[in-house]
Amino acid sequence: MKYTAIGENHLFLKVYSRGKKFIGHYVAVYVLIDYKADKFMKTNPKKKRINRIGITATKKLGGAVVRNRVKRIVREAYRLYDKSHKLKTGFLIVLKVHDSAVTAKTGDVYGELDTAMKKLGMVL
RNA sequence: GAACUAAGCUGUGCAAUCGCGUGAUAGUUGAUCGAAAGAUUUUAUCAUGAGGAAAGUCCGGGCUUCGCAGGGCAGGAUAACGGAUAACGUCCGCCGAAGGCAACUUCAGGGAGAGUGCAACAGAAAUAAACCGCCGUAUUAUUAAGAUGUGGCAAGGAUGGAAAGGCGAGGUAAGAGCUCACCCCGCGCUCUGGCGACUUAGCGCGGCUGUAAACCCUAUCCGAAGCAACACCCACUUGGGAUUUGUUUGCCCGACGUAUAAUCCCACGGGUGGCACGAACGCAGCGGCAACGCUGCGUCCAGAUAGAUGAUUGCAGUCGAAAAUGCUUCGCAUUAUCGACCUGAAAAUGCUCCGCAUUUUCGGAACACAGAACCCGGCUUACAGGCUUAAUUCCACC
RNA sequence: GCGGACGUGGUGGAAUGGCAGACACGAUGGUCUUAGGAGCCAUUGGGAAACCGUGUGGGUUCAAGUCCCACCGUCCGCA
Repeated sequence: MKYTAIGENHLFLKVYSRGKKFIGHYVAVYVLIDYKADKFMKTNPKKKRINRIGITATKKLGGAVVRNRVKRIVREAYRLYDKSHKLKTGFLIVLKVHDSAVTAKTGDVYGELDTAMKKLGMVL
């Protein structure tokens, strides 16, 4: 399944300022209701609401190799979680990567996503 | 065998499950839009998917646009010579200088006899000259040394990074390239060798501070901007600025056309192309000392757009740590044997240490540096470990 | 992608190629006060010394914070 990514900077800022958040050890999760979800639903041929996700890794973490690697790990953890659990749809989700996630494995991030999603009430 | 020098190669592999980008094929007994053509998306299968530096952006080029008739100035870059190349500040060869026993390495390596500037402190004096000093002479005084004035000199002293060649002889009142011999350095001419830088030998002239990575001079080269360039399509029409002549590449010469009240310029969204056949790669042969070039055959090898290679394991390799086992050099102890006046010879067993090999266990993503973004040629920087080739010096043996 | 600036004591920030650390803040000690503050005075880069010190490494120069080259880091501008 393909994931629609957030590209616009103003959306990131909106989610940071207004969204519900959970700060974890490896990642910080920000969630906000997507107002354009219905619009996307019309264009989407499957006629489904979808979550748009954005993963941020700052320059502090390291070079391009490290940043790409961390983003891959976080994306893989989200993919596995989305596959095994049923999540609410029609949201903007921003995952902010912390320093400790550089040496983390997918399983660690998966466990943290579990607690985060339950706390934020995203699990159906 | 050790040390050192130079050049080059490599940059974990295989398998399973889930997943991602791109391309091809198939499916409407997948979906949406559409009258249809078709478009978007999805599913399945197959193929394919980061580097030697992809990095830094330090040079050079292709490509594209700007207005390409042309010239100059400003600005920038380079600096022995010959070649390679699309081009270069790169590379190869060679010359000179410096370093190293040597292999070899390093060098912004033109001009200070065109001009201007600068050289702190010290020192008498810093690009010209006299503090102490040496010598002649006048005056004065005296036993004498001396003191003062005047003239000559640059040998000696002290300072400094640098004080106007070095050393010896002649010469002189004292001295001085003032003269001479030898040596050093620079320039010019002729000659030997070389395409050339340069070099060999000789003759003549000269003895000049350093600094051009200070300004500068000489020679050669460079129009500017960049794929967010640029072209096309769709949507939307809004905002900002300039001007009395206007436009054009920093400026000037020059060139060209336009308008008489409006004219001109700039900017903002999305998509497609640009964009993967190229100064391409591999192999072989030929030419060249080499950089490199030519010919033939074969191959098609990433094109993302918040940015695709990952995750979970298993096996193998490598690295590190720990343990066990085996082998071995040296050392120590014990025992027996042989020989002898004495030093001794040689074997077995045990212990210790070092090294090597094998096995087991463990490990921070253990296994570096690091991720294409229009494309090439270089340079520079980062890099765990492994491998290869060539050369030099030293040691040992034959 | 293009192109520009800056790294100096604990901090800010000076310094024509010529004795490195002006000046200010801070810190420490002294003075004054019953005590504290303010004021005044002194010290303040490291090291026992030699010497080493201007982000790092080279070079030019008699001499480099300054000039040149290559790196490292920080910050800014244009699109």
